[in-house]
Parts: sequence; C-alpha cells; structure tokens
Amino acid sequence: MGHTVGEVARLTGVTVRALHHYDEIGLLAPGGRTAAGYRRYAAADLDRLQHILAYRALGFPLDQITALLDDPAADMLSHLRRQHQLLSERQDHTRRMLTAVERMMEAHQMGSALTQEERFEVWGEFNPEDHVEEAEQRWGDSDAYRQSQARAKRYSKEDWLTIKREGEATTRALAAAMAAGTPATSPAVMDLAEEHRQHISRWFYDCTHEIHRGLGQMYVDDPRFTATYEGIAPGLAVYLRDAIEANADRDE
Amino acid sequence: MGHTVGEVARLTGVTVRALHHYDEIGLLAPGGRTAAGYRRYAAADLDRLQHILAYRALGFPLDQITALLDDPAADMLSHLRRQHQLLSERQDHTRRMLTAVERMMEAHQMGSALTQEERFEVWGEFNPEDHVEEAEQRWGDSDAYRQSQARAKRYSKEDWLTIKREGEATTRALAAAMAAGTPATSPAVMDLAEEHRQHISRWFYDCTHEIHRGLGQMYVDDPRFTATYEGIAPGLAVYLRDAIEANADRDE
DNA sequence: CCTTGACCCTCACGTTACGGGAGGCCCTAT
DNA sequence: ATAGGGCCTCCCGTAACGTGAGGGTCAAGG
Repeated sequence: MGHTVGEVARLTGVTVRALHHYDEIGLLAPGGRTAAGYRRYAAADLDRLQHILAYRALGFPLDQITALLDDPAADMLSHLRRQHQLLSERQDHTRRMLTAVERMMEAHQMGSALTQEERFEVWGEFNPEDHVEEAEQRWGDSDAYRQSQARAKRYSKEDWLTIKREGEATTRALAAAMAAGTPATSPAVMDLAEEHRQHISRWFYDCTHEIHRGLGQMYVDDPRFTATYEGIAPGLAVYLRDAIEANADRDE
Repeated sequence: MGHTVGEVARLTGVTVRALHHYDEIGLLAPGGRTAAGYRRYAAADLDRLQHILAYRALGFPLDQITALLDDPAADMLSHLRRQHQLLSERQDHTRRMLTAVERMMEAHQMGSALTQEERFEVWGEFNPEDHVEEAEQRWGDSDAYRQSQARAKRYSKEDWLTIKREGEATTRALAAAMAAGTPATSPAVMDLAEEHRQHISRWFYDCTHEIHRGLGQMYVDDPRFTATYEGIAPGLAVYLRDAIEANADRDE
C-alpha cells in the first residue's frame, strides 16, 4: 500500500528530485517511510499533490502553495473553485495577448505602428498575487459569464436555425454589394459589417470591434472559415474582412 | 532621443534590474549610452523588447529568446506568427485544465473519485522546450502551411464549391448516424471523423490527429462553429467532437 | 553657485525551484 | 552471489532576477 517516489513520478510527471524537494521544504511530506527509509506516498498525498500541481501550473511560488494547502479553513472544493477562477482569468489574459499579436500583425501588414501603451499593456504580467486578491471581487463577473455560456447551451434547434438564417442574410447582402462593385469601405458595407458584429453580440458574447477585427482576419487566414465565404463568392472573405476593418476604424 | 532605463521600465512593466540583466547577458543591449554612461534605448530596442516579453510570457528561457531573436532568418512577422501559434496552444492547454477542474468538482459532488491518469494527465507541463523542438518541425510545416495558403488562394469558385460539397457530404452522413442512434465511438462514425480529417488534409494542410482534436473541441466551444453544426442537428457539434476524439484515440 | 532629491551606474551577494551527479544501501531475479 | 534497477542523503550548479551598498549625474530651487 502506498506508492514509491518513482511511481508517483511516473504517474504525475513530476521528477523524483522535485518530490524530494517538496519533502525537504515541507510542502509534501509522504505519509510514511518503509523500514529502509523509502518514501511511501498514500492516497491523501496524491490528493495534495494534485492541488500542488494545479497551483504550480498557475505560477504560485511553493511557499504560498504550502500556506494555501495548510489553511484549515479551505477544503477541496474551495481550492477547486479558486483554481477554476484563476484558470478562467488566464484564459482571458491569453486571449488578450492573442488579439494583441493579431493587431501587431495587422499593423505590420499595413505598415503602421501602434502606440507604446498599446504595444506593451498586455505583456505586463501574470501576477498570481493580484489574482488572489482580486478573486473575491470577480466572482460576480464570472457568474455572468457562466450564465451566458449556459444560455448558449439552451438554444433550441429553432434558435440555431434563426441564428444561422440571420447570419446568412447578412452574408448574402455582403455578396450582393461586392458583386455590385461597392467598395468594402463604403458606409453601406460598413453597416453590413456592423450588422454582422451585432449579430454575434446579440447571440453569443459581447463582440467588441477589437474582437471583430480578429474574426475578420481569421476569415481570411483560416481555411475552414475561408471555405465558407469563398464558396459563396470568390473574394468574399477578404471583402468581409476589409469591411470589418473599415467599420472598426470608423468607430475608432 | 531614446529612453532611459526608468522610462522603459515604466512603459513596459519590466523592472530596471531586469533591463540591466538583459543587457548583461546580451539579450537586450541598449542602442547607446550617454557620456555619463546612462543607457539609452532606441525605438528598435523597444521592438526587440516587445518580442522578448512575448516569448518570456510564453515561458521561454532567456538564452533561447536570444537565439530566436538573433536568428537573421526570422523577421517580425515570423515571430508574431510563432507567438500566435504558441498562445493558441496555451489556450488549448488552459481549457483542458479547466475542464479537468470541472470534472473534479463534479466528481467531488457525486462523492466519486477519478482514476489517477485522469487526475494528473493535464498538469503534466507547459514545456516551452517541447515547443521549441517542435517549432523546427512545424516550421517545415509552416513552409508547407504558407504554400497551402498560397495554393488556397488559387482555388477557383468551382474548387471551393467542390470543397464545400465534400465537407457537407461528410457532415450529412454524420447527422444521419447520430439520428440513427449510432454511438460516436462506433467504428463507422470514427471513419466519418477520419474522412473529415482527410478532407482538411487534402485541401488545406496536414491535419494531424492532434490538430484534429483541437478542431473538434473548437466546434463545441466556439459559438461561430457551433452555430454551423447545431443548425444542422442539435447535438451534432458534440457528436462530431466525440467522434474525432475516438478516431484519434484509435490511432493512438 | 550650491544643495537636494530623483535617477543612474557598477559590483556583489541572496533567493527560488529545482537539475545533475557522487557515493552508497536495498531488493528482486537469474 | 552478483547484477540491475531503484532508493537514499549530501552537495554543488543554474536561471532570472531581488535587494542593497557605495557612489556619480542632473534639473530645480534657495
């Protein structure tokens, strides 16, 4: 009964040396030792290790993890909740970094540069401490987010068809405008791009112009999307992207 | 002209000490010095710093960042593309961690426990080195990717329609299988998933099972895709994802 | 002209989270 | 009984800075 260091290492992907280290600093002391002095890890130790790995993956220093896990007021569930919270924030942060990169790519292609603040604001840190302090406050937001996710799950087949029909109407209008030779930067076409954006905001999530730009670029870069638009009319993907850009620029 | 260390520090959120350190190890040497020996950072230095921060945020060790940025074969755009790629992967990973936490919470509420593998597989690392090693491989791919992009641009309207029709045939077959109550993990449905994968590989890019899994998850998570599949049949997005997973598992 | 406070410089040692041996016991299998 | 893993405890090394110590620099104000 109980696992050796090597077994735990293989099971969890942590090195033996790391487990020794955790033992040394009192973060994870194995339940017992054999007569020969071999470490024996019990089930409870694995539970603890799991939470250690989660917090570690989130960037917490080991001494803080020790403090968190040794807090008698916190149980399994509260740790899981906190981890969930922090992971969600990390998602957000990564997404912001992604859109920042996308904007850089656009700026690069258009030969323009961004302002210094724009260029650096996102790279300013994953401070886990900040998160810990802000965590309580943000529970509200995250609740709202989950609700919106839950709502999406409850859309009926009719809802989905409505959503799709609405989207297709806009797309057809766009294709018509393009066929008529209307430039993508004309007000009427920008309005169609705006309609497209509103459509997403209404049904799914708050689609800022920022996000919208990202989508537009993706329609051009990602063949799975491109196929959808190019199948309707050649050049439509690029046309839509340009319209989205123009519309976002108009809004500033 | 040019900024002092303090200014750069405030602008970017990096500490002065860190900038000194980057100078010491040759990662970021300021463009010049004043007569008094003060560091002066020029615009080009800020460009470089931006990429440094991006790679650092992704967990790269500084010496590797040095190597990456000093590679004369890599320009702005290639760095941005790589960063985008890595950030996307990080998104995937975070999402997997999130669902793992969610599963833990469910298991906790139902009083059941998960198997060891289930509990630990996701926490097994963000190894940036893996990425670095894969990078070369993928760059080969990425060359292929760019080629495929270029090729995609030359598809005619008929090509696009063919592509779309092919894709829709698979989708319809899937919907039929689901309607018939065939489990997503049955061989026949896995074959359809495989067909789906081949379709992407044939027309766009080499779609590994790994990438395919990513797509499958996206069909469920990203409302823009979900709308497409749910509009055809409710539950189809999840069904497709499960089939993809099963097919990838089968392949090992 | 001189001081004062904010900013800059260069050592240089401290810290975190391990990696990587060295030297040596333990245990199972042939 | 001997060979092969696996385990143990030191112990030194490394990466990416933090944190002073000791000392010039510069613009504003008395």
